[in-house]
Amino acid sequence: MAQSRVTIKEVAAAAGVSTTTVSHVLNDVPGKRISSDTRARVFAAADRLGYAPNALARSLRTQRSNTIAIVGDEIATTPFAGKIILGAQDVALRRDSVVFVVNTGYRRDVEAREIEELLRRQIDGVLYASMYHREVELPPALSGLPTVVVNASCTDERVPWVTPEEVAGGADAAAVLLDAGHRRLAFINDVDPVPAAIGRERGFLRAIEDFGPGQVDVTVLTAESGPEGGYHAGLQVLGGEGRPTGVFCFNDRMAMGVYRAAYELGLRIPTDVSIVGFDNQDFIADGIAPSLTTIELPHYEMGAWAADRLFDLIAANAPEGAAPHTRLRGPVIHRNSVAPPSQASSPGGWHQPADRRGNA
Amino acid sequence: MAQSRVTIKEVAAAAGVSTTTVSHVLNDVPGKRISSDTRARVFAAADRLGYAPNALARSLRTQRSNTIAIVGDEIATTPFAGKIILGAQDVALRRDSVVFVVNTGYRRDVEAREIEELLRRQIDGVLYASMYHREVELPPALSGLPTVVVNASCTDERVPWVTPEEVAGGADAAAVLLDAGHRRLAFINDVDPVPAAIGRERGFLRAIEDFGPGQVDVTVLTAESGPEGGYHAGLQVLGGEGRPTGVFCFNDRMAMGVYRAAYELGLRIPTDVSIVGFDNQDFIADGIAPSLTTIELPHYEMGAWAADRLFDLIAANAPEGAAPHTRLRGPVIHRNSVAPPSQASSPGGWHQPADRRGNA
DNA sequence: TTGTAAGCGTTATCAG
DNA sequence: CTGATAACGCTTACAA
Repeated sequence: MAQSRVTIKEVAAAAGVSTTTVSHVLNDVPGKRISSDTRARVFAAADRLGYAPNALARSLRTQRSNTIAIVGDEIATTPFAGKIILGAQDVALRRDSVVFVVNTGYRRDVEAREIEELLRRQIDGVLYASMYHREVELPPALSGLPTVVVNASCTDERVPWVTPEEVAGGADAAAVLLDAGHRRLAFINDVDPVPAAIGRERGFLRAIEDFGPGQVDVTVLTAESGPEGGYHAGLQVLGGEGRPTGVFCFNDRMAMGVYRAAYELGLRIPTDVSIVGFDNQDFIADGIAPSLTTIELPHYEMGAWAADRLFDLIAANAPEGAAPHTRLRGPVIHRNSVAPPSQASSPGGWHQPADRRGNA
Repeated sequence: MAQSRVTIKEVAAAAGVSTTTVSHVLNDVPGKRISSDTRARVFAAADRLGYAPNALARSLRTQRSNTIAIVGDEIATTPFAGKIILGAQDVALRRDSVVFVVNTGYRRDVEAREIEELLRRQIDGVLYASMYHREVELPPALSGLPTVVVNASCTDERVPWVTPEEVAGGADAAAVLLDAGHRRLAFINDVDPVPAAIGRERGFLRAIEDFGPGQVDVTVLTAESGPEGGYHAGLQVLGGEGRPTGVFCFNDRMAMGVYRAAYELGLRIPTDVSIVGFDNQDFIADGIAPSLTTIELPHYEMGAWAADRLFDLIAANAPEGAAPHTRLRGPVIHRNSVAPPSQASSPGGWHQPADRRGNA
């Protein structure tokens, strides 16, 4: 009941000045010279009454709501989305702003309805987020409103966007394996030719090439991007002769499947085969055994970067120059799935495949 | 730039009536009789101009913002939180409301700052969410504001809350195993005596008791609530004589560890041992092999229930009667980790433990 | 150095 | 049936 009760009028009365003066001192309006005496009285009164300006009234007057929204296709349903929100929220708070969150579930009608509601509330801008790295098209309702795209690029070249630096990520994965001494590598990529798949493969192969021509054996194969896909690809790539000693997986979930394949083939990780994942997905990368070395996706950073850029946009009412597009690099998370290739990693040294045990 | 541009004034002018009339017809104010002619003219004008009322102005006048907030300790960083948000958002949209999301990260200062910002914006109410089932104390700043606690109970008996129905969940888990024919069971519980641990154990044991005294062998042991804890407990409980044929795990992550233990002991799931998890955690329950039979937590439903209750509270300015507290039951998700106990599940039928293979 | 008054875009009261 | 007018709580020319 007792919400933002006390108003500027009451403060003014208590301090024995006009509301104008209260506004001036509380907002520290430049160019206004106010006696330190009244200034003190105002502060005292405001303090004593526990005054907090009504943001709606202020926004109505100033045409700035100090409110942004993050709208995404699955912004509330994926494990990564939370970190984008967090990054955005942290910078928003620094600007005394607060953030609406809208999950559209890929339904354009819901999206339209929600954006409508947001616009009525005079939000200052929007962070348009995608669950996975792709190219998005902004809904028409957003045109004219400061907008930054997160974890995706945008068909409209004028709007700023930020994505992970996939190529560098792929290169980092290669480096981890190469540094550990591996020379027979495989990359189990996503069958879908999404930007992440394309970028990671390019980076991975380029790093190998840069390492020295003919130095490294590399196989690239593709599969569905889940544990099941990883499992089958793992069976395939690890089951044959001249199997790789280091495997880079498109994501941690596929790596999970490769783990299973390795176990069933009687191969130990990392002794017999080293694995590198991608995403650093909670509960997976740190939950499977051995814990997975992987490349983290910079979700928090993307959220923060995008929010910063958004506030810039909001402040400078005019879009100045070309929209900045950025790719952020995630760190390598070193865990226990990578080791130097073992001496005995020739076929003769293999363990008995697990699925043969019963028949032995 | 072209935001919520057109105002009620312009509509009035276009329709040749006063703003009052426009407001009356657009809001369908009861008790006002307006000729269907002007009514039509107003609608037409509003339509043609694409008029959408400014929510801030309206809120300022009506003292209702049609805006709620969901503030939680880790509302943005856990895989479940998203579903709470989703449930809340869906019912909010039905009330033309939109939701702020605030993640406090357990920091009371951040919480206070954010709530301050929210109150200034005249939010109508708050969903106070916890990441895990516990008892929370509301921050003082929230007193007086309609509030519903989600996924936790509350020290203040006057505030409504909703939690999962842990006891029923435990009983459901027992039923799954019992129905499949298992008579030697184990429950690997969380060492922390949190409400979830207490409730699930009670339900599990009660169901077993109800099944018939002396009918079922049951062991309860505890461990850290992650994969590592599950692994060690799994080794312990599955490694000895008279091992259980059905294991219920406090959560899916622990079940993950038990899977690993089973594999290392040469036990197949579900042939040699059946496993039931809890949480139905994305990417785990459906990602491990075999996929895990588990009890789902009703996060979406809790979010939706809480939001519904919140809007009730907001509408009925006075708290009527005792605050309703509810426990919601999650469904059993049947997958592939449960089967009838095999005939040959005596020690003699075991496979060679995997960790002995190397020495064989 | 401070105050008056207009205005942000609505809705509510009351009169015509 | 319809329309002035005040008010919601604040900021900001402009005056004093």
